[in-house]
Amino acid sequence: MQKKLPTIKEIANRLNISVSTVSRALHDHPSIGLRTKTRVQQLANELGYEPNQTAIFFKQRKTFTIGVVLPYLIEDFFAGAISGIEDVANQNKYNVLIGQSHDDVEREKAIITAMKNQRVDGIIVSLSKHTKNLEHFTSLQKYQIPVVFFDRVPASGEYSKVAFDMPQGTHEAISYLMEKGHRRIGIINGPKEMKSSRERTDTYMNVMKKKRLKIDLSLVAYSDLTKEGTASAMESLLTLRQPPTAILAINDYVALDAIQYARSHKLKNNKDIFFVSYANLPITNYLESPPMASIEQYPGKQGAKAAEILLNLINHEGDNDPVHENVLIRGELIVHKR
Amino acid sequence: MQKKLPTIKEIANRLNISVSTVSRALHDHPSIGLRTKTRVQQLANELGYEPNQTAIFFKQRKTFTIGVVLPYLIEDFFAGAISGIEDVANQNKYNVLIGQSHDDVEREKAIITAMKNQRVDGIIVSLSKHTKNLEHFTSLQKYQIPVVFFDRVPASGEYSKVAFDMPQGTHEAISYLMEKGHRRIGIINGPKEMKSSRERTDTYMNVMKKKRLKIDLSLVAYSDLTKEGTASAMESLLTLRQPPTAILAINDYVALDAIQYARSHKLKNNKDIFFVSYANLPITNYLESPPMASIEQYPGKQGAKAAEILLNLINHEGDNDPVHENVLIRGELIVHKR
DNA sequence: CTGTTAGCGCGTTCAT
DNA sequence: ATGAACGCGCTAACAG
Repeated sequence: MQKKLPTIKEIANRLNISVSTVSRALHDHPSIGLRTKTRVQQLANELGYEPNQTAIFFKQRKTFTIGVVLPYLIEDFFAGAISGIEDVANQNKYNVLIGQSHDDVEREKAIITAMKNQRVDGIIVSLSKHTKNLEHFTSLQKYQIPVVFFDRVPASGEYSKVAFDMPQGTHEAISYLMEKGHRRIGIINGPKEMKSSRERTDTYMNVMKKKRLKIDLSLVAYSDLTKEGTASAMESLLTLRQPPTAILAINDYVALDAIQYARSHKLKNNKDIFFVSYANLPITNYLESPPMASIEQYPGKQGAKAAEILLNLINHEGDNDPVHENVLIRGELIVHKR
Repeated sequence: MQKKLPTIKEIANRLNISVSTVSRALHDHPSIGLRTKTRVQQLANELGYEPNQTAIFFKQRKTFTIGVVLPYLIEDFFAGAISGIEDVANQNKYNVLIGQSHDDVEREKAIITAMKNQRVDGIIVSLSKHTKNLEHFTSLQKYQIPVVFFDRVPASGEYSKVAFDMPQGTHEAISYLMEKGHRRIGIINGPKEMKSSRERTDTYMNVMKKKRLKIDLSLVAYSDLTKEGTASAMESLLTLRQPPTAILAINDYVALDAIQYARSHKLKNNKDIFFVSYANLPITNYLESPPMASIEQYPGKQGAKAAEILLNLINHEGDNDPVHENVLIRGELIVHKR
């Protein structure tokens, strides 16, 4: 029953030659006679020989595998990112091993350890929401395992990272709203701890300053990303003496919750109030009343870029001067037709 | 620079004992003295010893890795499925290797070959749209690599599979519509080649027959899943002398296209015409005018179930009577509040 | 309780 | 042009 897979040894025995000859023949080594070469290759075909990668990995200390660690596979953004990663990896004959942290630091650590033990050649990470301590990543450096962060990247430190260009995207969004005549623009951020919240707020203030408009921090609200959190953020904005005429929301889902809230308070979207949000759900086309525009963040592109950088790092590990690329992916403002 | 990882050999040398003793100590082997055991374990900790999994995989002829091959990672359904797979695998200390076929048979084959060579312990597959010949899967059997199909499963043959229970789900949907008083119910299938189209149509006819209602095949339309295809399907339905009062659509996206079409023809959704569709997009809650109901197909559950079956198969490969489970996942009718 | 040895499959010197 | 021999790190059968 145990149909054993053929090995080079078996081929060697059958042909009464040595394993090293077989190995060479299979690799088209120049010093092998044409005759033996063809004999070997033919028998290999007949037997359906396939090299045992586990042996090769072991021997070469290289697995042609990259690990990807991210919070949730199911989220649109991450699904898009991993798709991009897999494409690039595949083109370069690399495999992709995945792990979801579920935004749990302990799981994140465990996954990293497992991947390290499995000798993946490199790792791509989008941090768990609560990861403060980066030790489990820094320790990888001494094992020569390069790491590239994307989207949820460390706030500081010498790392390779790929992330959305928040200043650029936000600038574009605000400019767009201003062109449309808006002067009081509200913001709904995610939790204050998120790097993106700070960045968004900072950019907002910079743009306002540049345009010589008064900065009013009561226009900046925070949501924990739940429907309720967004509702209370909206409440705080709409009950201002001078409520905003347009709102920039952290993502489409939050924007939709906000639109619902507005509607329930007799404010008609795209008439009484306007929204622009980040990430661009495929679904927005189907909405009767979508946000006015979304800022596409190109998850697939981010993933692909992260993979490219990682592969570069892997193939230059000899260089003892690892350059840490810090790539920003430009967002694009997509105006939704209605 | 090359910080070499500690091996059991190194530990053995430092302690002047043999590698096998170290190996046993690390594995808590009963026949090792408490004293040496602690000495070994302590040194292992100090050195930060971690077993080299590539060596273990090689030696054990087992990789604790399962491969997952599916068309597109980015589709909601598949993203959900792989998330469920990863969860189950993770709980059982298995790794997950992914590959996207992009609905291309050649890529599918290449991925399978690579996974085979890498000696994954088993494979979970959702077939590419065009896969007719299953040879690349059947050949896996002789290498003792079990395979479980899900969602896009082979129409026939002795395989383990997990799929949506189309008859049950469709029956439930139609019953619901009938309760609401509908007697002329239209169908928008996917392409005729899809197994699900046949199943849906068959179930539809069965239900109608059972309810002693006249079967009218002009009520069954097909869409290639593009907006245009759906529009022409809708046209064929709405121009019938007796157009349907409710429509069952292959999925939410198609339903949304259909709703748009209806609206552009002055038919108000959930008033003049009603829709029920399969798969349950998270977004439906945000729609002003969603389908009346969706049939949730539980992608995560399908993935998880497939993984469970696969792990069972892997751990019973000794049994020379491999039972091929054929699991149907019950759909659930989710009525959308508006 | 512990040590010795063999071997998993492959690539790679080093000989010849 | 080919072969012999070694070792990657680990486990396990066999021997004390």
